[in-house]
Amino acid sequence: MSGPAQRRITIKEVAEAAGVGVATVSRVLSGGSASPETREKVFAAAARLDYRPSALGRNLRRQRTGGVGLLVPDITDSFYARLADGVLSCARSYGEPVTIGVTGDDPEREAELIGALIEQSMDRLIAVPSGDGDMWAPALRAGLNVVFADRRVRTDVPSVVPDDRAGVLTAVEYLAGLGHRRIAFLARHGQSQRVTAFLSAAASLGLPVDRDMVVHARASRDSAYAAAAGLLQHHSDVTAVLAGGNVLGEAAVLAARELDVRIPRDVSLIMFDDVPWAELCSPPLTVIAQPAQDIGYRAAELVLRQGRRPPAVTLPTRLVVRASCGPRVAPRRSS
Amino acid sequence: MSGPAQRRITIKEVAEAAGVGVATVSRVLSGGSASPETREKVFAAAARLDYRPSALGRNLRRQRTGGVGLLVPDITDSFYARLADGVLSCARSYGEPVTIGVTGDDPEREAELIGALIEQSMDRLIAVPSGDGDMWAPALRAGLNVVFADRRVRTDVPSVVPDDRAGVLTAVEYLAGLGHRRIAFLARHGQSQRVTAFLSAAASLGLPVDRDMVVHARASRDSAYAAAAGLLQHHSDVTAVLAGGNVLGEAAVLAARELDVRIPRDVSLIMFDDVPWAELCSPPLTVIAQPAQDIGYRAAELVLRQGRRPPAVTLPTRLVVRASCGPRVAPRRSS
DNA sequence: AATCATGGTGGAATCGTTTCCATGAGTGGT
DNA sequence: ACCACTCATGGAAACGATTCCACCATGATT
Repeated sequence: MSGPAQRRITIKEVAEAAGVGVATVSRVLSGGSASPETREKVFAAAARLDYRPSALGRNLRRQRTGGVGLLVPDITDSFYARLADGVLSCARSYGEPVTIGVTGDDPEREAELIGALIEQSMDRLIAVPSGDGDMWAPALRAGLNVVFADRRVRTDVPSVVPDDRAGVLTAVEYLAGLGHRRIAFLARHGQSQRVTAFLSAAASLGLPVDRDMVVHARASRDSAYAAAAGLLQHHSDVTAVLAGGNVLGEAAVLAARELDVRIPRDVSLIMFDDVPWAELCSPPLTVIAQPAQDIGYRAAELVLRQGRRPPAVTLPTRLVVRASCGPRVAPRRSS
Repeated sequence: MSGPAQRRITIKEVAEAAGVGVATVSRVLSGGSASPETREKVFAAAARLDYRPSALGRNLRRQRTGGVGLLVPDITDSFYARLADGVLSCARSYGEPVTIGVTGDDPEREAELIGALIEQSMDRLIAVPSGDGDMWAPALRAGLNVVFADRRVRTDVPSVVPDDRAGVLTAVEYLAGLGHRRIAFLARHGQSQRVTAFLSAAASLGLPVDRDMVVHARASRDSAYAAAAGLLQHHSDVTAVLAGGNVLGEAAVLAARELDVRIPRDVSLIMFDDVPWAELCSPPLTVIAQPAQDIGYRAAELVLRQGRRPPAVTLPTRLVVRASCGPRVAPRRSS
């Protein structure tokens, strides 16, 4: 089983072994000035004892915890997993550990997790915010260094987000170019950015803008499926749908199969977020690819780099056309 | 921008505000005994000042960091993401933060991350181990409380793993039942458990066991694709393949498409790990489902619960038949 | 030769908490 | 009336690092 759990060795013992004072050891090990010979003695002693400075002691003294917190709605969602991978990758190059929490898109849980984080004296946080911007006031006041990723809910907090407006516009233009006029947007709650982009894109292309062409779902798979099925059933006039995320897209193809709506013959589908299975799907899905990993990486850079912080960075999306969109045919018959 | 970053209030100030000593505050807040009236005063003061005890101070004194570390090969892989979700979910119910690191299946990076973790005074760790068991000796000696997940590389460390043996056996039996005799196993390096299970299953069913019926790949998508393509190209006699994980499975269907090998007409495919896209795939994939989330949850339970720790728990897998397996036909012609 | 500047060095304070121990008050038994 | 015992309480010591500051030796300057 576990060994005798030897006590961890402290700076004091290193000092003793090297025949110097603790202050000197600390100075040498953090790159301060010292005579070459003491430096040598200290390094030798530290190496011989396999000394690892305790982050606890350091942080307590320094009044700040290294490391960054990361809050995502659902680590199981490929998009957030890739985003997390990006921040992990950046944080690793800074040698900073990252503590992760999943909010389930629930503002209450989010607040809870923020509390836990500041209890750990974490002073840097990357978050995909769930609620509206107001609930962040206390955290900000507590001195937390926040960067938003994927969603921008406050203008006074740096954020890195995909270019929703351009992405939506590209998608809608593409569909309109194929002759579609009744295009629906399957959105997750909170995607107001994309919804307004969708409405204005439709308007600018002379398409009929109709408030109930946008259908909302909560973040869960079940809710997404219900919304997709509802859309496909009750709006037999729509000939194309734009899904606001990969779980919405998945729900849409599942619902379409169940309802015997063929893609792309009966309706065309574009999904936000390129995931590995989009190509494996039948039919392969045309998508708006988002740089999820970059978003995470850049957000981590923003929060880890001390310097000036640009208020917002927007990363481009890209249309990847596969086989889920076709020319508009006659509207489906009402079911 | 960020506020004046008000200094965090300490136990000392609470003590002063409540008119008691710090020891009393600490005792009351951690549920120790105290007279009802002092208790009341302390709670009132703490609430009024919005006091949050510093985890740093506590942990330094207690000589142990709350929270658990989690090491996975790749958070982007659905299986590990679900596993992580399981530990996150369990840790949340204990109120413990979890610090995550991705090893990329590289023992060197793994060792690095372990070092960083013990520098943080983390004493509890859940790991999907990358290398062999030997490299864990130092960590164990350092008093680290380790639980392995998904892979068992040492018998002296508690671990929770899927039932590889039964899963492989079920798959091979199912394929054999369809008439297949030349069955290949597409494995990731390190899946020795499954490889031996595969060989013994083949033997017990009277199938020809042939060492080069198992093909190895590294963890990357590219390596997986190369291995899958190589298998499909050079072994025209195999009529069924078992993929050891979801990225191997994905690679197999991609390679099959590229090489114009039809599934299941030309070769049958079973994939380890049920992922959402398995159903969306064309054809829908027959899989061996693994309880990824449960694995994570149970591992977290093991590491968080103080009590006795069973040396190993094995979780059942389940065959989910969809449409990627068919009866054996004449072997494909050599390409 | 006396003084000043310089630069290496170590003692001690500090960070915020828990916990040991001493103290004092109150109670019940003899 | 005294002792023994319980119980609430607060002062102070730890935990392991960083960092201020005082100290000393050495070399340079007047």
